[in-house]
Amino acid sequence: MRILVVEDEPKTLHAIQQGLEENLYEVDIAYDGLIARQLAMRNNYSLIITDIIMPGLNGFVLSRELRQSGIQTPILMLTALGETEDKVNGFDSGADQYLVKPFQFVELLARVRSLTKRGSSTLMTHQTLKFEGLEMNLDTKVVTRDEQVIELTAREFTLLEYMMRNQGRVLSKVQLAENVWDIGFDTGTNFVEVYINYLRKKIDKNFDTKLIHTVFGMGYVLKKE
Amino acid sequence: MRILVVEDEPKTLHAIQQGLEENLYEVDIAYDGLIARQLAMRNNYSLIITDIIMPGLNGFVLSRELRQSGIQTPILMLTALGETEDKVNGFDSGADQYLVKPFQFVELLARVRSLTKRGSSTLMTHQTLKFEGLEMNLDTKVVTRDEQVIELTAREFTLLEYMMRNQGRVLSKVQLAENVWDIGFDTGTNFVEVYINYLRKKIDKNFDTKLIHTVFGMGYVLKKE
DNA sequence: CTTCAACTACTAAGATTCTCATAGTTTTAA
DNA sequence: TTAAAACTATGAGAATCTTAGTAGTTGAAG
Repeated sequence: MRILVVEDEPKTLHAIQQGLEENLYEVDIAYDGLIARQLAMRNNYSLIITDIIMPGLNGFVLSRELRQSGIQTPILMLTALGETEDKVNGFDSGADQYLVKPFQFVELLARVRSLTKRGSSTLMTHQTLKFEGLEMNLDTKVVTRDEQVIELTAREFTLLEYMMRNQGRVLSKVQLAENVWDIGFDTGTNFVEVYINYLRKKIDKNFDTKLIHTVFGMGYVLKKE
Repeated sequence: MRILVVEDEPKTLHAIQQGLEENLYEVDIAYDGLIARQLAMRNNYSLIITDIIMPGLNGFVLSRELRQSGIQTPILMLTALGETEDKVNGFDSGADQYLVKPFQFVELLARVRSLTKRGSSTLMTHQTLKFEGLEMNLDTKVVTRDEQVIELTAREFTLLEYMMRNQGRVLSKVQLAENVWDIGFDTGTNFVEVYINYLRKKIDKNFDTKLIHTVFGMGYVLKKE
């Protein structure tokens, strides 16, 4: 099982290489996109792991060119948080999966395993949560409402994700504190309210139908009207 | 098994009450220190859980007065992060344990169980890490070097704790990132270095012997000289 | 001994998270 | 119906966390 890793940051590159080798994969490395392309065209890799921002040839272009050359090798693209615009573009380039940095190595391994399994390689597993025009891509961390990209911070994302997974259910503040903040219970401050407020500004403010509703004395719900 | 809970914040109070009752404890409550004192003197509680900042009579005074009246009931004191000075005082007041807010309810339960066990009630289980005049109290989160109190942020505390637990061992940046930040590996930024720098300013700067050492190309160690 | 590359220290700025105080809203009860 | 109590919204600010850039250090190679 041979994997090509493309990454210009030497330490990251070697960390990935070492980790993969410890897990008994054969690893080739490339510091830039041009060399990566040559290698990928010549060899028969089971998987290509590539960064987006690189000298020579960026991950998107690399990905696209390989696909155009008829190379079907699964591609796992590494992206940094905050490169949101880029991410959206990325999906057209033929990458099979995304992984947002920073990540746990086990997470990378899991993706590698799933992508190198025969048959599942063409499965584009973009796990998303959807609700009334609101869409969360859990792989790329991109959130949109009616195609419009919404920038969320990490905490806001986690909060919205929890509400999406429990859409229609009234969630108490204690429940939210426990599941989003990992905080036992009421600290005396109103941080949940504050964050609900943040979310509303980003998700509901510029739209006619509001999705986040207050249930007085009970908590909050994500629902249509 | 009867417990007295003293807390002026109604929601927190009721959360604790409810949680304890669900776990089959009998619970009395008090909104302020004066009432708490009366109750505590009259009844024979297995445990008193009290906040520090309260109207009427604060947790320290309450604790001290009860002890002076010969009441030996174990006391679990709830404190908010950042009340460091107070915490140090607290130990003289006769409280048996501290719990820093915010906390998980299971943690509270664990303390309650341990304090209500006969025999262990007088056990002051102040778990501390020590190394060359440096002392970390894991219950109160108070850090001192040569008796001098050092204020650390949550992240700094976690980092120092990890280094204390691995004193003498060289810890790579990847290792620190994994264990302190829960980040898989190198993100390309130098946050570990920055935090080592923060720690050094607080822990080593004003002292002759330095405890944090750099091992070039390897990482950092906590050791004497 | 010098030079270079790799690594680390330090500073500063920016983003995020959380707290606090105040204003507004809803419910309850007189 | 009105007042009080309980609950929620919101703005502002402080603390913390993170990134980025530059300066400084170390070790290795010539």
